[in-house]
Amino acid sequence: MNIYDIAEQSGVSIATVSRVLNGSPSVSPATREKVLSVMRREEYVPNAFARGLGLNTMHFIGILCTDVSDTFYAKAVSLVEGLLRRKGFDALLCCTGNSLDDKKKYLELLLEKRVDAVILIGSAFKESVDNSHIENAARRVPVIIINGMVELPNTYCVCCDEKSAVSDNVSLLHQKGCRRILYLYDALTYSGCQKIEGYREGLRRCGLPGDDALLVQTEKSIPETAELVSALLKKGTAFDAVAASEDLIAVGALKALSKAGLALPVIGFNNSILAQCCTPPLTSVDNMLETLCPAAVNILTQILNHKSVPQKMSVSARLVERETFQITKTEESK
Amino acid sequence: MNIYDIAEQSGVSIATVSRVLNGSPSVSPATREKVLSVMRREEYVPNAFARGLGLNTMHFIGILCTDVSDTFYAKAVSLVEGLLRRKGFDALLCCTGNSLDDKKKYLELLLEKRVDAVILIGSAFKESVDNSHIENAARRVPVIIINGMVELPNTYCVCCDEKSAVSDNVSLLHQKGCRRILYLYDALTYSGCQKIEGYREGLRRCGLPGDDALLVQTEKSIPETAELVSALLKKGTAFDAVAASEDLIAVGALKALSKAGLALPVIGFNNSILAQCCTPPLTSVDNMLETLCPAAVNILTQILNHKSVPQKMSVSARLVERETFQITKTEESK
DNA sequence: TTGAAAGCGGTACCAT
DNA sequence: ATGGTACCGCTTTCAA
Repeated sequence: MNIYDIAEQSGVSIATVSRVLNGSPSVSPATREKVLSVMRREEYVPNAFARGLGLNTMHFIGILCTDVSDTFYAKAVSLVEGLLRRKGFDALLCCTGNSLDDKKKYLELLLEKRVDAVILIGSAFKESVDNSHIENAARRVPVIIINGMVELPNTYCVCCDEKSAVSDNVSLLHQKGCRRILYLYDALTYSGCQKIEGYREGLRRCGLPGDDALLVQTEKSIPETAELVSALLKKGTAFDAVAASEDLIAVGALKALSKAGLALPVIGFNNSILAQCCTPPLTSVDNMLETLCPAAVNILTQILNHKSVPQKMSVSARLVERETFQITKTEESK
Repeated sequence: MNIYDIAEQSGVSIATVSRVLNGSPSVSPATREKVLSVMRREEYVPNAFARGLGLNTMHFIGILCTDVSDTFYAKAVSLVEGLLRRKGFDALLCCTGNSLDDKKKYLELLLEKRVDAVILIGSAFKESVDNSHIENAARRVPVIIINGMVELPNTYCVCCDEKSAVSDNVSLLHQKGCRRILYLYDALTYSGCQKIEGYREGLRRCGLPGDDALLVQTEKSIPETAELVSALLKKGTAFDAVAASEDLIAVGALKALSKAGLALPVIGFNNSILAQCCTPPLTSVDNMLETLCPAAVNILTQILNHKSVPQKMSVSARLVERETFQITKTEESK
């Protein structure tokens, strides 16, 4: 069933059917109703591919992230997809994993589907070594990056100021009397690096010495991080607070601490469901996805409507305090 | 840049260009190379819409779930998307929320995009009252349901046998000496009902009486479930074990129990990251997404290749025992 | 208000 | 091995 069939059965031309389809005002009510009734009777559904070919768009937006099974990305994808749909777009989801080759390949695959724009979620897409794939993509469609930073034409970044967030956390811990703050991180993405910079800045602001033994890389896994922290404790590495680049990592640390009978302040990142789930509930930095995602989608629609928008946008994070912050330190009270 | 331009610059016809594009063997190596070099030089990308129009497919698969920010759905979507991509399909993601109207609307939206098939994740799509939307969809494309059951033509279900899983859990708890097993559930989806049936069956098998006070509905939220369980305890409702339809709910119960100084066996469902995250780690039923998702994608490709496949498939669950199962019951030891 | 016809950019059949 | 051409189904311009 196509537009020709409808035209024939309605006794009008395909042009008129097309007009009815697109709600053109220049169709007489009688004609419109006649055509619509045939469409209903035949359960006609217009062919989206033909439409796409003619209009050069199917209103698809490509969403790339490394892994939707990660709670942070899942939440972002969820928000973005919902917002896009309300604006009449469909989301083509693509999870790349961490290999740069795959990221390039999948980004290209998405572009071949002629998406109207691409949204990259998570700074894992900023490769310090090679951003050619992003640059290349941005030559064809607008690229919006949520929580990542790339300075390229036709590329738009909405970020949470995670550097300041971590720096502020360090200050807060310092005010609480902490002097040796362990910082645990996993990947050196843009976001990961910003957080580390924030950690260093925070130490500097407080006049605390930087100690490389307190800046430790770990795996994004609860048991592995727990083991790592246990090993640190065993080795005698002294620290009186923990900050982490991820809730998952913070939870790992928490497990090791409680196993060792220690109750130190711990701060996570992302304010995910994990922070509510663990015991004691984890103080965590909310990186404002509820703000970033709508902002990203707005920017996207603005650009597609040829309106100019700022290329960079940054919002401050918000610390959500829970029990792990208010702990009286066991070590001190000993 | 289109096929005509490439043809002209290569000094061949569009038919030949198309053949090169599709790797047809009936092109001389010399011609092929000539055309390919022009394509490379011009950075030619074929128009996917035109292809879609001609072939009547863009190799899109629609994925519907109620909410990707839920860890269970997120994992399923992640698995399915990856598997689809490896088979050359793109995933159109659509999160519907719980309203039946939205489910209908969004399913229709997806079908209008002419997806090759639809994968429904989670039994929330089986509406006891009205499955007309699914029936309707299945008239147009194959519908694959992961962890849901609908008996309709052109509809394929891959399920985990959650009923038996819960029934077995009850038996196990009974063997451990538990006699009053609290069952907490949230939604009465297909899956939700199966689990409740399993609970009842389990009680029957063990010769335990069914007590409506022990079959309690709650919200899918940690604090709300914790509050509910605390209220039950306060009210004096006696129970010596907890089973839940969801890890999240089990965690809520766990919080209430430990707040009350009780250490009862608790069993969750989905074996999500939450089960590792909470304290003590939660024993949980793994509903085998790693098996179900590949099975679903295989069925899908089989059908699209006109091979016949069974309409129903069921796999047994697997209990992942963690500390919450081995707890010596405080109440008894009192 | 309506219709005719020219795209949009491919695929595939039929000749040669 | 290659080319000519009809066709996929819709949008849009131009005329009437």
